[in-house]
Amino acid sequence: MPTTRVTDIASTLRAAGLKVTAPRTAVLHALDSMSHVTADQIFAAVHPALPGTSLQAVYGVLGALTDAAIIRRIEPAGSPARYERRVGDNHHHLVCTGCGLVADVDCAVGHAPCLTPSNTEGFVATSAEIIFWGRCTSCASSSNEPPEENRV
Amino acid sequence: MPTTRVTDIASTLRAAGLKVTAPRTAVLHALDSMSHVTADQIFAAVHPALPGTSLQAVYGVLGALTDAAIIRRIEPAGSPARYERRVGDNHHHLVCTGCGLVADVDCAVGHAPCLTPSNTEGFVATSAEIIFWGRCTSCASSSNEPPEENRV
DNA sequence: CTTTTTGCAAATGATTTGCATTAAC
DNA sequence: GTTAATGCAAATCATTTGCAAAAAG
Repeated sequence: MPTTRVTDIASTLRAAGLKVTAPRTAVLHALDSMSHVTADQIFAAVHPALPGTSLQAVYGVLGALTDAAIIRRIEPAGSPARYERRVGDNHHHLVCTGCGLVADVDCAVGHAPCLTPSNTEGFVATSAEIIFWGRCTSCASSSNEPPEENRV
Repeated sequence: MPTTRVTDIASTLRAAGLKVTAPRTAVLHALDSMSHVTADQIFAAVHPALPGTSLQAVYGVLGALTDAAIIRRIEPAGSPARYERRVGDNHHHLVCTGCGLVADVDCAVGHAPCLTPSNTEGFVATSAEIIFWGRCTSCASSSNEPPEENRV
């Protein structure tokens, strides 16, 4: 898991026409070592170094970065939004119905026949988003369904 | 769009071990003529005939019917949950980024190679959910992106 | 009569908004 | 100096929860 240099982060931001700020740099840096994390988790990761940066500021940063397509936001049904740095590479997600764990699935959009919908009803489809629901290794072995608390 | 007889609705409920109540019957009946509708829309449809039925009751009914797999809940990112009666037939959805319109796409899960994820990382995948994002006919023709108000 | 469901009000959780202050460029 | 970004508090929106009253089987 290579760590992106601060310089790279700065140029990424500049290339998108965004100002280089400490909160943005910190959020992007955090997303190098964590993936599929919630705004809360990112806030927690960023907070020690930048105690002045509020959760709302993190939301603002995440919104700007998502709009600029520097990060990707995924919103599995029933769970808070997750963020990841992998962007524009047509990968999809596995979400565990037990613990909420999210894993990447490499999978080319448009490659499989099914991914070009037949009856588009006039729609111009620009992207496909796929979520596979299932159970991760540890939740599959513990047969008991975690009541609700940990459900996604 | 054939209307389900009240009798059928009653047997559907009974078959699922649910009591037959006026709110449940009304919600299921409403979902015969509307699809991909929000709890609010269902509440609005049901309210004239059943003024005593609150929005929270509708949420309760929708939860029970979803748990019983009598209806299906879809939750496109950034929009309230939508409900539909088509269930267990492996179809997916087109969502318009302009106006939020949702349309069905018939598409067999597991049929296409891409729908069997290669690197499951130990996951036992039980279902695949696909959302195609795009623009519906009318939003595609109006080139201007609707600001935010109507975005999904 | 027993259990489930309803109706209502209040609570919750994630996220957004408004606005003055501050920092990038 | 201008414009964009932040920090904070309050607001919003969809949905859930708790509990007593009512209805279904």
